[in-house]
Amino acid sequence: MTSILHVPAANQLLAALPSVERQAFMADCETVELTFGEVLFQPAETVTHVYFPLDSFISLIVVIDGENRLEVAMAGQEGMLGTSLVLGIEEAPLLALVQGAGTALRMTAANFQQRLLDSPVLHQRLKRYLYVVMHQLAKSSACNHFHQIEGRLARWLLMTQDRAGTDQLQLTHEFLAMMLGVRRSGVTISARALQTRGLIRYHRGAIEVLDRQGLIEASCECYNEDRELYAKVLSDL
Amino acid sequence: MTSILHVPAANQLLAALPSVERQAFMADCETVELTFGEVLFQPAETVTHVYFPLDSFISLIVVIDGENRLEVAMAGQEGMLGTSLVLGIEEAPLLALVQGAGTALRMTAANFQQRLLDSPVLHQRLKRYLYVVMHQLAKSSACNHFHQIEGRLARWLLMTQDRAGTDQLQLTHEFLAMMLGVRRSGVTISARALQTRGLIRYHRGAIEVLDRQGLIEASCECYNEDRELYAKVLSDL
DNA sequence: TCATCTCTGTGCGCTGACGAACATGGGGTG
DNA sequence: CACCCCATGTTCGTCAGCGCACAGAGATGA
Repeated sequence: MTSILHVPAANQLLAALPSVERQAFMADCETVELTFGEVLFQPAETVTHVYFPLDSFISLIVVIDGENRLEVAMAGQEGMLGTSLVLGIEEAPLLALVQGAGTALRMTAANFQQRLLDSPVLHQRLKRYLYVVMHQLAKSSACNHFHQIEGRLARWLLMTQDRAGTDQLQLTHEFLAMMLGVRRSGVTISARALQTRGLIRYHRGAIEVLDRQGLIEASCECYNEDRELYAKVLSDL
Repeated sequence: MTSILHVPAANQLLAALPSVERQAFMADCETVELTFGEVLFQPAETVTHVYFPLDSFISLIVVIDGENRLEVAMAGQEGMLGTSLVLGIEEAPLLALVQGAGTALRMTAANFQQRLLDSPVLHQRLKRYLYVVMHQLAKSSACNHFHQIEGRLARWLLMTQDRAGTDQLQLTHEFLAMMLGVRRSGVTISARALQTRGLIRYHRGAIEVLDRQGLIEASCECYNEDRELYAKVLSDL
């Protein structure tokens, strides 16, 4: 399917580094295959590796009251996993669940800490990324509180599409319900509404985005704001 | 009211520093009086100063859809304002509103950046604080989503009491409604319930905590979890 | 003392989402 | 081919919280 000269998707946090530093960094990484449903971090567990997704992506999930779950962030080729190590903390705060199978670059925590010391450019860039994540966390707190399911579902599908890099998403309503922290049948109702309007089409665990622009209009404004923030803080440098 | 030998409340982030560093740091600070309702940062505005509250405290608020508001964090003598500068970002992500009048130490952004370079101990401690805030942001996202008003109100009162250092809080239901992102009359109902159970007493803009332990039991578990996290990450060092 | 303003109490109908349950039907397995 | 599982469709009653509106009561100021 891919061309013979296929260049593996690059991680955006690393792509912008000066060539020398990037190659030094990547020399310390190994490439790993992540499978759907794999748990990379458990809350309060020690972080042994950081991950830079290439074509995989990972959900960061809060577990509350022992049963309720809510996705609060997502990391794909635009981000990384293990941000707490940027702050020098070796503990994972959240559940990290592989939501899109694929490859990622991985480095040990110790090597990563050393790389941060060696490369101010990298360090600076990752601090900016951390700022973006923090800001998004705060805003999505309000989004989850005030916005209703349909808009949040549309936003979530768009975010996933961006990271999966395809219109075809492998997702059940059940899974979406867990991500959004709502009932399964609540997702069904909203998904049907989006399908009726011709924005998506779905069938037994597969969702296809038909009208991306329409979906953006159906989503809450948070989607655009998130992208603008990322672009503003991480475009240059 | 205070004794002649009154020692001003110390800021916990600074209190644990080695004496030499602390004094050097504080020499660069000025003491400022913060008044209720004062806005220290507007979202997207440049951060000119960082603040270390002594007996004042500040709410960090997300404004969404131009009208809805939701408090996502609070900073008192246990924390600081202007955390984005710890990451080297000179932009404030959130609305910072003085919620408890009092004093704070203040330092210019430029001096602060220099101090971080000069004092690894300070830097390390502030990164730990940042980790706590991030973790709390993520969890309160779920709290705001799943927990109901009464538990959240109780939690909020406790957090405020901790930072105000008194049982007497100056708060209207209207204000509480804004913090929690709910209707004013929703707060009235929950507040009455807490009062009926003898946990608090209130009257026209003044709330008194009568039974702190009972209030903790009425609050969602998030209150205890927040405190434990702070203690775990910032107690030592 | 009176007028006014602010804070709180309370009522109404409404809606979004809940929890639980059952129906349907496509797909994969044996 | 038969079977079963699993994803989705749908319903029912319930509930928390909404938006709005108004009433009463304490505070404030003229």
